[in-house]
Amino acid sequence: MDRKAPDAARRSERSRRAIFEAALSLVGEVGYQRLTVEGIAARAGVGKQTIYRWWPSKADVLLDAFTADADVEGYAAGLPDSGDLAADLKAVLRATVDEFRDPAFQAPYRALAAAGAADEQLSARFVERLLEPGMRAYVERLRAAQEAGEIAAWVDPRIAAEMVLSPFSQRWLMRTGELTYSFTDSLVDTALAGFRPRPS
Amino acid sequence: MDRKAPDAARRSERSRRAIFEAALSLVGEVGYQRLTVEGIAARAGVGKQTIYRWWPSKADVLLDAFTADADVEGYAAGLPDSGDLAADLKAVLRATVDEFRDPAFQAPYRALAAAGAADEQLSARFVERLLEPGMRAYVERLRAAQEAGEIAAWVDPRIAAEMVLSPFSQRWLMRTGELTYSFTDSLVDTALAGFRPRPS
Amino acid sequence: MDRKAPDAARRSERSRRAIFEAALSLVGEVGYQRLTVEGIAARAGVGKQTIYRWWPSKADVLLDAFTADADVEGYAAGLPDSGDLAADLKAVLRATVDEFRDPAFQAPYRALAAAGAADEQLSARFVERLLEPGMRAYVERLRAAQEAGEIAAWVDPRIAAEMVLSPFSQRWLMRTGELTYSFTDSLVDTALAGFRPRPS
Amino acid sequence: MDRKAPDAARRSERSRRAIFEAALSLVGEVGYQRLTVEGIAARAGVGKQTIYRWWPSKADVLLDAFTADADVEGYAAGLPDSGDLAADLKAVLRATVDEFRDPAFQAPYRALAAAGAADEQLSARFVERLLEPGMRAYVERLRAAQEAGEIAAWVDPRIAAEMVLSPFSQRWLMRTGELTYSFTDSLVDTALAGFRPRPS
DNA sequence: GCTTAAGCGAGACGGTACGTCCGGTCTTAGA
DNA sequence: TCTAAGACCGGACGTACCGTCTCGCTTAAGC
Repeated sequence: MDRKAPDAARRSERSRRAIFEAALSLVGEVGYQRLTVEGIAARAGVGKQTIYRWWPSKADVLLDAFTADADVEGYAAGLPDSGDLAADLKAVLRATVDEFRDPAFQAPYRALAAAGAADEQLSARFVERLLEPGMRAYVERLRAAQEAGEIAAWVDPRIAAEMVLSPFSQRWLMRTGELTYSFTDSLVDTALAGFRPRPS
Repeated sequence: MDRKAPDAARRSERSRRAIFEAALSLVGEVGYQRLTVEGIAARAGVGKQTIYRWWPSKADVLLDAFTADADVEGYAAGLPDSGDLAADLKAVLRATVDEFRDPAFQAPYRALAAAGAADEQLSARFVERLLEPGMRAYVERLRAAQEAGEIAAWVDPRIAAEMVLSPFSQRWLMRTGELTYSFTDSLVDTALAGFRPRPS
Repeated sequence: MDRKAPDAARRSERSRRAIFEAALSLVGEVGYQRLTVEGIAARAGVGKQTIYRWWPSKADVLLDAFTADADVEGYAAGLPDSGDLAADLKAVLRATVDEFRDPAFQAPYRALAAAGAADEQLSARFVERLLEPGMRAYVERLRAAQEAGEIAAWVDPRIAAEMVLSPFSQRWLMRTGELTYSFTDSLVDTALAGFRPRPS
Repeated sequence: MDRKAPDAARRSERSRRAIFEAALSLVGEVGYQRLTVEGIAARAGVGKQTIYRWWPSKADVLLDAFTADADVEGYAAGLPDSGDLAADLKAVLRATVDEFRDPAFQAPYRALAAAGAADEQLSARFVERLLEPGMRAYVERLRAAQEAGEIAAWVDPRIAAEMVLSPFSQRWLMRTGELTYSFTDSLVDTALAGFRPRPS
C-alpha cells in the first residue's frame, strides 16, 4: 500500500548501479553511521528522490548493493562434499575467515548486521538473504554426513551447524576474540568429536 | 587528551541517576535509533551539556545506565555448581532465555550490541563490561567440571563455552531462530555429549 | 565566495513573506535582543535552514523585512515643494515625529540602527537603504530652495541637511531628548535663520 | 530590592581593575557581540559570580570600565573660552575627531552607544554619564558666547549645541560620512553664520 | 588572636539559541 | 514519466554562554 508503485520498467539501470557503487564505497570510507542518503546521491550523481523512490532506507540500499555484488558468490552450490566432513568444514571456515578479513567485504556486511540487530524489519531480510542460505548449506552438508554415517543419528543438524558457525559469527560481530584458522579448526574438531557415532 | 577534564568530585549524583533512568525508559519506548541526547536531557530535567560533559555519545550513556543497574546482578558469583553440569547449564540458560525476553532488559542490551557491532571503540567496552564476565563464568564452570572428571581433558573450555553460548546469542541478536527452553536444552545436551570422557 | 549559491528562481515566496511577518511582529513583541532565528522560523512555520539559506543573520532578515514593507513608502518622490521651505520641512519633520512614535515602526528601525552601529558591514546596507535616501531627499529640497534664492549660495546643502536631521535622529536613537513638534520646528527655524541670504 | 546587597567594603579592588582591563581589551579584540561575561572572567582570572555580584550585564561592566578610565578626561572643566567662539569650537571638535579615530577609545564607546540604542535602561545611564556632560559643556560655552554678544539672543543654546554636535555623532555612529577636520569646521562655520546677531 | 562570615576562583548546573547536517517530501526543468 | 537538482519543513546535533548554584579557600572585622 505504498503511495504509488513506480514503474520498474522505466528504471534507470545506470543510476541503480551508480547508487550501489556509491553506497559500497562510502560505507567503507566513512562507516555506516555517517553514511547518508544525501552522500550516496551526491557521489552517484543522482537525485535523492531517485533513491527514496526505490528503497525505504539507507540500510535497504546497502542490502541490495551488497547482494547484487555477492549473490553469485553464494552458497547456492552448497558446501563441498569430499567425503571427509572435518576437512570440508575446516576448508570452508578458513575461506570464510579470509573473507571476513577483507575490508571491502567486511564494512557493508558489518553495517548490515548491526542495522539488522537494531531493526527487526531489516533483520528479517538480512537473515533471509544472507545468513540463512549459508546456514542451510552447513545444515545440508551435516545431514549428508549423517546419512553417510559420519555423524550420530541423534544429532540435530541445525543445532550442530549453529554450534560450529555461531561462535565464529559472534567473535567477528562482537569482536570477542580473534578469527584464526586455529580457532575455526578447533571448533570443527571439538564439535565433530561429540557427534561421532558411539560404540555403546 | 580531552579539552578539559571536568571535576568528578562536584558531579551531581541526582543528575546522573535521572539521566540513567531517562535513557533506559526512552530506549524502551522509542528504540535506539530514535533515542536522542536531547530527549534524554529533557526527560531527565537536565541540560544537554551535563550529558556531553560526562559521556561522549548516547551509546556510552546507555552502557553506563545499563551496567549501573545491572552490575551487581551479574555473574560475579559465577555459575551454580551442583555437581551436575548439564543441569546447571540448562538452568542458567533457561533463566537467560527469560531475561532476554524481558523488554526492559532487551531494549538497551540490544541497542548496545548493535551499536557495538558498528563501533569498534564501543564494542571493546561492551565486551569487557557485559559479554566477557558472562563468558568467563561459563568457562570457569566448565573448567571445574573438567577437574571433576565430567568433561574430557582434551576439551578447551573456552571453545566449549562459546559452542554453548554463541548459538544462543546469535539467534537472539540476529533473530535467526526462536529462543526456547528446548533449544537451550538441546544445545547443552548436544555439546556435553561430545565432551564426556570416552572409555576407549 | 559562499559555499554554494542557492537557486533564487526556486525560492518560496510564501516562506519569504511569512519570515518577514514573523520577524517584524516578533521584534515588536520581544525586542531585538530576544529576537531569535529559531523564533522567527517557528512563527513563520519554516525550517531554520530556509532562513540561513537566504540571510546571514537575523539583522539581515529584519533589514529586508523592514524595507520590503517600507520601500514604496519612501522618499522616492522627494520632499514636498510648496515654495515655502520652512513650512515644507516642518511638515515633513512633524510627520517623521509621528512615525517614530509608532511602535510598529520604531521597534525594527531601532533594532537595525543599533545593530548597524555595532556592525560595520550591516551599517553600510542600513545607511544605503534607509538613511541615505531620506537624507538625499532633504539635500535636494535644500538645493532647490537654494536655486530659488531662499538659501544663501555659500551654504552646503549636505551640511545644512545634516544640521536639521541629525539632531532629530540623535535624540531619538540615544534618547537624549524629547521628540516634539516644537523641537523640530525650532530646528527648522534656527537652521533657516542662518541660511537666509543676507543683505550685507 | 536586590536579593542581598554585597558588602562593598570587602570588595576586591584587584578583581575590579582586572575585570575592567579584561573588558576593555576584549571588546577591542572581538567586538561587543562576541564579548562575553565568561570571556571577561577568564581573562581577568576571576569567577563569573564576581562579575554578576557587582554588575547586572556586560554592558554595565563596560560602562564602568570605560568611565573609570575616562572620567577625569572629561568635560568637567568645560570647553575652552578664548573669546573666539568659532576657534574654540573648531579646536574642540578637531580633538574629538582625533579621539573617535583611536580604536582603543572607539571600540568600547561604540559598543555602549549601540547597546544603549537597543536598551532603554542602559541608554539612560550612558546618556547621563557620557553624552550629557559633553553636551552640557557645549551648551554652556554657547550661553557664554550669547552673553558676550557673539550669538543672537533668540538662539536656544541647547538647539544650537545639538546642531553642531549631532551631525558629528550621527556620522560617526551610523557611519554616514567621513569625520574630517573640514567637516567639523564647516559645521561650526555654517551654524555660527546663522547665529550671529543681525543688524535688521 | 580567633572566629566567622563574606568575597573570592572555580566550575557544574538547567537552560536557550546557535549554525549545521540530514531525513524524507515536494517542485521544477530537461530528456 | 523518470530523472537530476535542490528547496522545503522538521528535528537533532554538539557548542557556546547565560545567569544561578555550590564548593573550598582566603581574608578582613568584630569579638
